[in-house]
Amino acid sequence: MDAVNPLPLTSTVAFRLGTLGSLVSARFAEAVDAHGLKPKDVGLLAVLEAGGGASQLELARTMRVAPSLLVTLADRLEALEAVQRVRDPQDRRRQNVVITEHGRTLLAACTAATHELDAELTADLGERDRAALRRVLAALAVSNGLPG
Amino acid sequence: MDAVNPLPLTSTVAFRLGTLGSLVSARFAEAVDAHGLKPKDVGLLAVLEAGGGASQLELARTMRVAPSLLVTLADRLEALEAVQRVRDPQDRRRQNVVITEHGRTLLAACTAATHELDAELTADLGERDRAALRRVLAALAVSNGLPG
DNA sequence: TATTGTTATACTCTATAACTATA
DNA sequence: TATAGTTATAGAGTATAACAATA
Repeated sequence: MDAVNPLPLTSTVAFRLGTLGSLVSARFAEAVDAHGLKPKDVGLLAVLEAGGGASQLELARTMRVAPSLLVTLADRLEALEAVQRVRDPQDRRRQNVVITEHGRTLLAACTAATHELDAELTADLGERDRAALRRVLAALAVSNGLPG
Repeated sequence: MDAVNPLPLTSTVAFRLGTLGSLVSARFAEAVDAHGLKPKDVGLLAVLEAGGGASQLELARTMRVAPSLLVTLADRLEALEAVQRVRDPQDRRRQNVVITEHGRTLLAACTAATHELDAELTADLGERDRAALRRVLAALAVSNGLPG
Protein backbone atom coordinates (compact mmCIF):
# COMPACT_ATOMS: atom_id res chain seq x y z
CA MET A 1 0.00 0.00 0.00
CA ASP A 2 1.03 3.58 -0.53
CA ALA A 3 2.20 5.85 2.22
CA VAL A 4 -0.30 8.45 3.36
CA ASN A 5 2.28 11.20 2.80
CA PRO A 6 4.35 10.04 -0.12
CA LEU A 7 7.65 11.71 -0.87
CA PRO A 8 6.84 15.08 -2.40
CA LEU A 9 7.47 15.61 -6.09
CA THR A 10 10.39 17.94 -5.47
CA SER A 11 12.23 15.22 -3.55
CA THR A 12 12.09 12.61 -6.31
CA VAL A 13 15.21 11.59 -8.20
CA ALA A 14 13.53 12.56 -11.48
CA PHE A 15 12.68 16.08 -10.32
CA ARG A 16 16.13 16.62 -8.87
CA LEU A 17 17.91 15.32 -11.96
CA GLY A 18 15.71 17.53 -14.12
CA THR A 19 16.27 20.73 -12.17
CA LEU A 20 19.95 20.14 -11.49
CA GLY A 21 20.43 19.16 -15.13
CA SER A 22 18.86 22.40 -16.26
CA LEU A 23 21.00 24.46 -13.90
CA VAL A 24 24.18 22.65 -14.87
CA SER A 25 23.43 22.88 -18.59
CA ALA A 26 23.06 26.64 -18.33
CA ARG A 27 26.40 26.97 -16.59
CA PHE A 28 28.07 24.59 -19.03
CA ALA A 29 26.68 26.61 -21.95
CA GLU A 30 28.09 29.79 -20.43
CA ALA A 31 31.50 28.19 -19.93
CA VAL A 32 31.88 26.84 -23.46
CA ASP A 33 30.45 29.99 -25.03
CA ALA A 34 33.77 31.61 -24.11
CA HIS A 35 35.27 29.40 -26.85
CA GLY A 36 32.55 30.16 -29.38
CA LEU A 37 30.98 26.75 -28.84
CA LYS A 38 27.46 25.53 -28.08
CA PRO A 39 26.93 22.57 -25.74
CA LYS A 40 26.13 20.17 -28.57
CA ASP A 41 29.26 21.27 -30.43
CA VAL A 42 31.30 20.14 -27.46
CA GLY A 43 29.31 16.91 -27.32
CA LEU A 44 30.23 16.22 -30.92
CA LEU A 45 33.91 16.91 -30.27
CA ALA A 46 33.80 14.51 -27.32
CA VAL A 47 32.19 11.80 -29.43
CA LEU A 48 34.77 12.32 -32.16
CA GLU A 49 37.72 12.13 -29.79
CA ALA A 50 36.30 9.06 -28.07
CA GLY A 51 35.26 7.19 -31.18
CA GLY A 52 37.32 8.53 -34.06
CA GLY A 53 35.80 9.83 -37.27
CA ALA A 54 32.46 8.61 -38.51
CA SER A 55 29.83 9.60 -41.05
CA GLN A 56 27.41 12.36 -40.12
CA LEU A 57 24.50 9.95 -40.00
CA GLU A 58 26.32 7.62 -37.62
CA LEU A 59 27.28 10.57 -35.42
CA ALA A 60 23.68 11.81 -35.38
CA ARG A 61 22.53 8.38 -34.20
CA THR A 62 25.18 8.26 -31.48
CA MET A 63 24.17 11.68 -30.21
CA ARG A 64 20.44 10.99 -30.63
CA VAL A 65 19.86 14.15 -32.64
CA ALA A 66 18.31 14.71 -36.06
CA PRO A 67 20.71 14.39 -39.03
CA SER A 68 19.90 17.97 -40.02
CA LEU A 69 21.17 19.17 -36.65
CA LEU A 70 24.44 17.37 -37.19
CA VAL A 71 24.90 19.40 -40.37
CA THR A 72 24.62 22.58 -38.32
CA LEU A 73 27.08 21.36 -35.69
CA ALA A 74 29.60 20.20 -38.29
CA ASP A 75 29.22 23.49 -40.19
CA ARG A 76 30.04 25.54 -37.11
CA LEU A 77 32.93 23.32 -36.01
CA GLU A 78 34.31 23.32 -39.55
CA ALA A 79 34.18 27.13 -39.63
CA LEU A 80 36.18 27.14 -36.40
CA GLU A 81 38.60 24.63 -37.98
CA ALA A 82 37.87 22.22 -35.14
CA VAL A 83 36.80 19.44 -37.52
CA GLN A 84 37.20 18.57 -41.18
CA ARG A 85 34.75 16.85 -43.49
CA VAL A 86 36.30 14.28 -45.76
CA ARG A 87 34.30 12.53 -48.47
CA ASP A 88 34.48 8.77 -48.24
CA PRO A 89 36.10 7.71 -51.55
CA GLN A 90 34.35 4.31 -51.33
CA ASP A 91 30.91 5.91 -51.04
CA ARG A 92 30.92 9.50 -52.12
CA ARG A 93 27.60 10.20 -50.38
CA ARG A 94 29.24 9.88 -46.98
CA GLN A 95 30.94 12.79 -45.23
CA ASN A 96 33.34 11.54 -42.60
CA VAL A 97 33.91 14.07 -39.84
CA VAL A 98 37.33 14.10 -38.18
CA ILE A 99 38.57 16.19 -35.30
CA THR A 100 41.60 18.45 -35.89
CA GLU A 101 44.44 19.35 -33.57
CA HIS A 102 42.71 22.65 -32.90
CA GLY A 103 39.54 20.71 -32.14
CA ARG A 104 41.41 18.66 -29.57
CA THR A 105 42.75 21.83 -28.00
CA LEU A 106 39.25 23.30 -27.77
CA LEU A 107 37.90 20.09 -26.29
CA ALA A 108 40.69 20.03 -23.71
CA ALA A 109 39.88 23.59 -22.69
CA CYS A 110 36.17 22.73 -22.34
CA THR A 111 37.02 19.62 -20.37
CA ALA A 112 39.14 21.65 -17.96
CA ALA A 113 36.33 24.20 -17.55
CA THR A 114 33.91 21.37 -16.85
CA HIS A 115 36.18 19.97 -14.15
CA GLU A 116 36.08 23.40 -12.53
CA LEU A 117 32.31 23.38 -12.79
CA ASP A 118 32.26 19.96 -11.11
CA ALA A 119 34.35 21.33 -8.26
CA GLU A 120 31.99 24.26 -7.77
CA LEU A 121 28.84 22.14 -7.92
CA THR A 122 30.11 19.62 -5.41
CA ALA A 123 32.04 22.04 -3.19
CA ASP A 124 29.82 21.33 -0.19
CA LEU A 125 30.10 17.54 -0.53
CA GLY A 126 32.56 15.39 1.36
CA GLU A 127 35.08 13.41 -0.68
CA ARG A 128 33.17 10.23 0.05
CA ASP A 129 29.86 11.62 -1.21
CA ARG A 130 31.57 13.08 -4.26
CA ALA A 131 32.95 9.67 -5.14
CA ALA A 132 29.58 8.02 -4.54
CA LEU A 133 27.91 10.61 -6.78
CA ARG A 134 30.34 9.91 -9.64
CA ARG A 135 29.91 6.19 -9.29
CA VAL A 136 26.11 6.18 -9.14
CA LEU A 137 25.69 8.74 -11.94
CA ALA A 138 27.93 6.57 -14.13
CA ALA A 139 25.74 3.56 -13.36
CA LEU A 140 22.58 5.54 -14.13
CA ALA A 141 24.03 6.76 -17.43
CA VAL A 142 24.92 3.22 -18.49
CA SER A 143 21.64 1.66 -17.49
CA ASN A 144 19.73 4.41 -19.30
CA GLY A 145 21.69 4.07 -22.52
CA LEU A 146 23.78 7.23 -22.33
CA PRO A 147 27.40 7.46 -23.53
CA GLY A 148 30.39 7.80 -21.21
CA MET B 1 49.96 19.63 -11.69
CA ASP B 2 47.30 18.19 -13.98
CA ALA B 3 47.04 14.54 -14.88
CA VAL B 4 48.25 13.65 -18.34
CA ASN B 5 44.98 11.91 -19.11
CA PRO B 6 42.33 13.82 -17.18
CA LEU B 7 38.87 12.36 -16.73
CA PRO B 8 37.11 12.69 -20.10
CA LEU B 9 34.36 15.24 -20.47
CA THR B 10 31.64 12.60 -20.68
CA SER B 11 32.60 11.25 -17.25
CA THR B 12 32.25 14.55 -15.40
CA VAL B 13 29.42 15.14 -12.95
CA ALA B 14 28.33 18.18 -14.97
CA PHE B 15 28.07 16.28 -18.25
CA ARG B 16 26.23 13.38 -16.62
CA LEU B 17 23.79 15.65 -14.80
CA GLY B 18 23.16 17.53 -18.05
CA THR B 19 22.51 14.48 -20.19
CA LEU B 20 20.55 12.56 -17.55
CA GLY B 21 18.56 15.70 -16.80
CA SER B 22 17.64 16.08 -20.44
CA LEU B 23 16.58 12.44 -20.70
CA VAL B 24 14.58 12.57 -17.49
CA SER B 25 12.91 15.85 -18.42
CA ALA B 26 11.68 14.37 -21.69
CA ARG B 27 10.17 11.39 -19.90
CA PHE B 28 8.65 13.59 -17.21
CA ALA B 29 7.11 15.82 -19.88
CA GLU B 30 5.60 12.78 -21.55
CA ALA B 31 4.16 11.53 -18.26
CA VAL B 32 2.50 14.79 -17.23
CA ASP B 33 1.25 15.51 -20.74
CA ALA B 34 -1.31 12.77 -20.08
CA HIS B 35 -2.91 15.22 -17.63
CA GLY B 36 -2.75 18.17 -20.03
CA LEU B 37 0.17 19.67 -18.11
CA LYS B 38 3.61 20.96 -19.06
CA PRO B 39 6.57 20.33 -16.75
CA LYS B 40 6.63 23.92 -15.47
CA ASP B 41 2.89 23.74 -14.72
CA VAL B 42 3.61 20.85 -12.40
CA GLY B 43 6.51 22.73 -10.90
CA LEU B 44 4.20 25.61 -10.07
CA LEU B 45 1.65 23.27 -8.49
CA ALA B 46 4.42 21.74 -6.37
CA VAL B 47 5.62 25.16 -5.24
CA LEU B 48 2.07 26.17 -4.38
CA GLU B 49 1.37 23.03 -2.36
CA ALA B 50 4.68 23.32 -0.55
CA GLY B 51 4.53 27.02 0.17
CA GLY B 52 0.91 28.05 0.04
CA GLY B 53 -0.33 30.86 -2.16
CA ALA B 54 1.89 33.72 -3.15
CA SER B 55 1.91 36.57 -5.63
CA GLN B 56 2.90 35.83 -9.19
CA LEU B 57 6.08 37.82 -8.88
CA GLU B 58 7.16 35.90 -5.79
CA LEU B 59 6.35 32.63 -7.49
CA ALA B 60 8.36 33.64 -10.56
CA ARG B 61 11.34 34.38 -8.35
CA THR B 62 11.04 31.06 -6.53
CA MET B 63 10.89 29.20 -9.83
CA ARG B 64 13.59 31.36 -11.42
CA VAL B 65 11.49 32.10 -14.48
CA ALA B 66 10.45 35.37 -16.08
CA PRO B 67 7.29 36.97 -14.63
CA SER B 68 5.71 36.85 -18.09
CA LEU B 69 6.11 33.08 -18.12
CA LEU B 70 4.34 32.81 -14.81
CA VAL B 71 1.35 34.52 -16.41
CA THR B 72 1.25 31.77 -19.04
CA LEU B 73 1.51 29.00 -16.43
CA ALA B 74 -1.19 30.54 -14.24
CA ASP B 75 -3.43 31.06 -17.28
CA ARG B 76 -3.22 27.41 -18.26
CA LEU B 77 -3.67 26.10 -14.71
CA GLU B 78 -6.60 28.45 -14.17
CA ALA B 79 -8.24 27.19 -17.37
CA LEU B 80 -7.87 23.65 -15.98
CA GLU B 81 -9.33 24.87 -12.66
CA ALA B 82 -6.18 23.71 -10.92
CA VAL B 83 -5.50 27.14 -9.42
CA GLN B 84 -7.40 30.35 -8.74
CA ARG B 85 -6.15 33.91 -8.89
CA VAL B 86 -7.33 36.12 -6.07
CA ARG B 87 -6.58 39.83 -5.97
CA ASP B 88 -4.91 40.90 -2.76
CA PRO B 89 -7.36 43.38 -1.16
CA GLN B 90 -4.47 45.11 0.66
CA ASP B 91 -2.57 45.73 -2.58
CA ARG B 92 -4.75 45.39 -5.60
CA ARG B 93 -1.77 45.07 -7.93
CA ARG B 94 -0.98 41.63 -6.53
CA GLN B 95 -2.58 38.46 -7.88
CA ASN B 96 -2.29 35.70 -5.31
CA VAL B 97 -2.33 32.25 -6.86
CA VAL B 98 -3.84 29.44 -4.80
CA ILE B 99 -4.08 25.74 -5.60
CA THR B 100 -7.55 24.15 -5.76
CA GLU B 101 -8.67 20.70 -4.68
CA HIS B 102 -8.54 19.66 -8.32
CA GLY B 103 -5.03 21.07 -8.50
CA ARG B 104 -4.02 18.89 -5.56
CA THR B 105 -5.50 15.87 -7.28
CA LEU B 106 -3.56 16.60 -10.47
CA LEU B 107 -0.37 17.12 -8.50
CA ALA B 108 -0.88 13.83 -6.65
CA ALA B 109 -1.30 12.00 -9.97
CA CYS B 110 1.89 13.60 -11.33
CA THR B 111 3.74 12.76 -8.15
CA ALA B 112 2.71 9.12 -8.42
CA ALA B 113 3.82 9.02 -12.07
CA THR B 114 7.15 10.52 -11.07
CA HIS B 115 7.68 7.86 -8.43
CA GLU B 116 7.17 5.27 -11.16
CA LEU B 117 9.70 7.10 -13.30
CA ASP B 118 12.16 7.04 -10.38
CA ALA B 119 11.70 3.30 -10.08
CA GLU B 120 12.39 2.80 -13.80
CA LEU B 121 15.42 5.07 -13.85
CA THR B 122 17.04 3.41 -10.85
CA ALA B 123 15.90 -0.14 -11.58
CA ASP B 124 19.47 -1.39 -11.99
CA LEU B 125 20.70 0.20 -8.76
CA GLY B 126 20.94 -1.59 -5.45
CA GLU B 127 18.90 -0.25 -2.55
CA ARG B 128 22.00 1.18 -0.95
CA ASP B 129 23.03 3.11 -4.08
CA ARG B 130 19.48 4.33 -4.57
CA ALA B 131 19.47 5.76 -1.05
CA ALA B 132 22.89 7.33 -1.56
CA LEU B 133 21.69 8.89 -4.81
CA ARG B 134 18.67 10.46 -3.11
CA ARG B 135 20.77 11.77 -0.27
CA VAL B 136 23.52 13.28 -2.41
CA LEU B 137 21.14 14.79 -4.96
CA ALA B 138 19.26 16.45 -2.12
CA ALA B 139 22.52 17.89 -0.80
CA LEU B 140 23.46 19.13 -4.28
CA ALA B 141 20.05 20.74 -4.73
CA VAL B 142 20.34 22.56 -1.42
CA SER B 143 23.88 23.76 -1.90
CA ASN B 144 23.04 25.01 -5.38
CA GLY B 145 19.96 26.94 -4.27
CA LEU B 146 17.25 24.68 -5.68
CA PRO B 147 13.92 24.00 -3.93
CA GLY B 148 13.03 20.71 -2.29
C1' DT C 1 7.79 57.31 -9.59
C1' DA C 2 7.96 52.46 -8.50
C1' DT C 3 5.85 47.99 -8.69
C1' DT C 4 2.69 44.12 -10.34
C1' DG C 5 0.87 41.95 -13.85
C1' DT C 6 0.05 41.51 -18.81
C1' DT C 7 0.76 41.60 -23.81
C1' DA C 8 3.73 41.88 -27.89
C1' DT C 9 7.68 40.48 -29.84
C1' DA C 10 11.84 38.00 -30.70
C1' DC C 11 15.26 34.49 -30.03
C1' DT C 12 17.18 29.74 -29.34
C1' DC C 13 16.95 25.06 -30.03
C1' DT C 14 15.53 21.34 -32.51
C1' DA C 15 12.65 18.52 -35.39
C1' DT C 16 10.17 17.34 -39.85
C1' DA C 17 9.77 17.66 -44.64
C1' DA C 18 11.46 18.69 -49.15
C1' DC C 19 15.35 18.47 -52.10
C1' DT C 20 20.16 17.05 -54.23
C1' DA C 21 23.71 13.93 -55.18
C1' DT C 22 25.25 9.40 -55.22
C1' DA C 23 24.56 4.51 -55.02
C1' DT D 1 14.65 3.05 -55.73
C1' DA D 2 17.24 3.80 -51.56
C1' DT D 3 20.51 6.38 -48.82
C1' DA D 4 23.65 10.43 -47.13
C1' DG D 5 23.63 14.95 -46.69
C1' DT D 6 21.61 19.50 -47.04
C1' DT D 7 18.22 23.26 -47.01
C1' DA D 8 13.69 25.17 -45.88
C1' DT D 9 10.30 25.49 -42.71
C1' DA D 10 7.88 25.10 -38.45
C1' DG D 11 7.05 24.42 -33.48
C1' DA D 12 8.13 24.57 -28.53
C1' DG D 13 9.84 27.08 -24.89
C1' DT D 14 11.27 31.14 -22.84
C1' DA D 15 13.11 35.78 -22.39
C1' DT D 16 13.03 40.96 -23.08
C1' DA D 17 10.61 45.06 -23.84
C1' DA D 18 6.53 47.81 -24.03
C1' DC D 19 2.25 48.75 -21.76
C1' DA D 20 -1.67 49.11 -18.09
C1' DA D 21 -3.21 49.37 -13.51
C1' DT D 22 -2.28 50.38 -8.87
C1' DA D 23 0.53 52.10 -5.18
